[in-house]
Amino acid sequence: MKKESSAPTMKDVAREAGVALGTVSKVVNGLPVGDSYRQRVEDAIKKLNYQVNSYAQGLKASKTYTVALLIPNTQMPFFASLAYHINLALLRRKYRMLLCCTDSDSAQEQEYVTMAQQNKVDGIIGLTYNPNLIIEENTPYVAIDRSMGPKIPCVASDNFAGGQLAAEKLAEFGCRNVAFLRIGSSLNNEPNKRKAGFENGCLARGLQYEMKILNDGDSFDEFEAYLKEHIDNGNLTFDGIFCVTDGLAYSIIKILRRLGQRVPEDVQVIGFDGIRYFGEKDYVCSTIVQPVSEIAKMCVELLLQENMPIKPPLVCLPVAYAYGGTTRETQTANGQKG
Amino acid sequence: MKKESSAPTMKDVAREAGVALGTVSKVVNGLPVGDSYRQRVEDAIKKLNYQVNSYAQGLKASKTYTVALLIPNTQMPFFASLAYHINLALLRRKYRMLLCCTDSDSAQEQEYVTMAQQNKVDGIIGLTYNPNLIIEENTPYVAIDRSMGPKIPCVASDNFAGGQLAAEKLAEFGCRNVAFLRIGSSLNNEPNKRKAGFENGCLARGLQYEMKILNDGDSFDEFEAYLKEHIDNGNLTFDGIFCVTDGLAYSIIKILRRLGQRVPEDVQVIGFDGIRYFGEKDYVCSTIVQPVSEIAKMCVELLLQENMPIKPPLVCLPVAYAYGGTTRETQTANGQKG
DNA sequence: TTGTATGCGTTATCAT
DNA sequence: ATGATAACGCATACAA
Repeated sequence: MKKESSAPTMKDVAREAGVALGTVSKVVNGLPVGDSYRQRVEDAIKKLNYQVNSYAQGLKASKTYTVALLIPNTQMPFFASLAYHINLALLRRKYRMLLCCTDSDSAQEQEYVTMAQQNKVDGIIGLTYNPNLIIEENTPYVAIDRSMGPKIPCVASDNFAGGQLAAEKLAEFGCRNVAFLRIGSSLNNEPNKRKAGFENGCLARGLQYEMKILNDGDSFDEFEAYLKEHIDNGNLTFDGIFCVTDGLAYSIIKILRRLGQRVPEDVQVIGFDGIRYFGEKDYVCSTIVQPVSEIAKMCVELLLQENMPIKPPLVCLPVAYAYGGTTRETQTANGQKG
Repeated sequence: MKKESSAPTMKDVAREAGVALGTVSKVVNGLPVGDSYRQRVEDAIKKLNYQVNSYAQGLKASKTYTVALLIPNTQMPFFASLAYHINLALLRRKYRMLLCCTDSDSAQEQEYVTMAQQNKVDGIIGLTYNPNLIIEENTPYVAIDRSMGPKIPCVASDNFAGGQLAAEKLAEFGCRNVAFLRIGSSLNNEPNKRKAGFENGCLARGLQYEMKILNDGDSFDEFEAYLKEHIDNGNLTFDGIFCVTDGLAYSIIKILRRLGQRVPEDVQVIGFDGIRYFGEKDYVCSTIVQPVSEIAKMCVELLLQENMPIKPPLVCLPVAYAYGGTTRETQTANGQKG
């Protein structure tokens, strides 16, 4: 009677099966072993309900089959969806996922990265905001939505194309005079390309456009004031608005309705992300959908792929437009208001 | 030149500081060490950027400072919020969190539990649906929303009180004739007490009530049919509806509006959970709010508390009502329709 | 007070 | 092909 509560070890299995320790290890790892031995070991394993201790494995191999995911939180739908799909993709590869919510805090982000660098996880997938995040050369790392340097792959949606697509759709649905609204990190990240893409699309389609860009701390009141300024005799001078995220679109639509504007009759709104209510019901608004599942798979692929000496610095995945009730699909003339 | 890429170990620190291995260990663990030695060790640690390998630690101590969270997914807002707050509570205790999304699949659930039982994690917090989930005696486990036996603590909202509260609020806001709508797991779990609480509340306040309960696979069309049956001359016979979750309430409200019923003018709706749009904006509907943060803290507390030989089998935490636009706070007469 | 030696569960390198 | 043994990084009981 030694350690009652603890799980059985290889030694226990070896004793039970009457074989040597090494033989058990071989069976467990699928190495060639005599059939009769293999049978006895497998029986013993089943009998004791043995399972390898992956931390002891990790100690030997400096491999833990664990990946850390750094995201701000799981409350916001886009991050929540990312967490879910990355978890799934890792599971398929037999990897576990350590969830690290950083609250977008630079210190937290660095702390988690440092933790991971000490052989505690096999790699990191990070959606971070710390502009000075220090990642050692030898730490497998894949970034989402922000490039962390030439040696670290970054995976993102094709944000530029998404911006273009938004402009095209608004044009296609009859808009003539549109606006781009943005709030959030002024960091140089991939989602910022939505603006450039939108501009590009507007120019290509001959759409008049304006931009209103707020900083992270700013109040939404500024958007309200901005929109008010653009109401003339009860009529909004815009007939289309592209919001940088569905979250912003949601707030903007509320403001518009408060200002007496009908969506989509008076003004059409397109968001970005592809957020659905409760993660599964309808889209919050007409939107440019990010391919979250594909992003997740690509991150995992790039992170765990061995023998890939040169990894792509930036991978952009295709987005798609989806109708969510805030656009006018039927292609009438341009929007008459009032 | 030995292993270039690997992280520094205690041995490296010892060599760098010119002390013995054990001394480094003591410094790291805050055990008494001579001041000059301590200084040298700390300098070396800083210089090498050393950090203990917690898996080697775990191998020694059979302790990994890791807890597994089993939930169906992170996409649905309630689960997402739970994951976030549990992660936070664990972090405060210096624990890491392994996220295990089970997709409500019994096999997955059992697999994760089995994994955890082999000294891979120090404990499990699980929101599961497998009625036959096997949890070994010695595995620290805390359940959410479903009792797993007398020896395993279960943490939940006070669902019964929440049901009562919903009835009281509807009565207070002038309802006379209400309905309870439910869909989902017919498992004997805590949220099922919402129904009993609601009934109890209706009886106490003299409210007429009806129940419509669907099974997990059923189509929402059945709710629509049910509601249609209860429309007489364009008037819904109910003036209040309590939905078992905010998710259901969201769908029901859509159906009601499609049927020409105004919410909350014609019929008031109360949901359950306290879901907000994008995790931070307004409530989806008037609702009974679950104290997610308190649930998370309680789970972690119960799981990690040492020297607590007898743990409470069921902990119910207080809920609160919140206005979300689908009730009529101003206490007019009972709802006139038409 | 500090250093040394052993073992945690596993894998890999040896002899056998 | 199989069995014994060392080593992974750390904590600790024990010797100095």
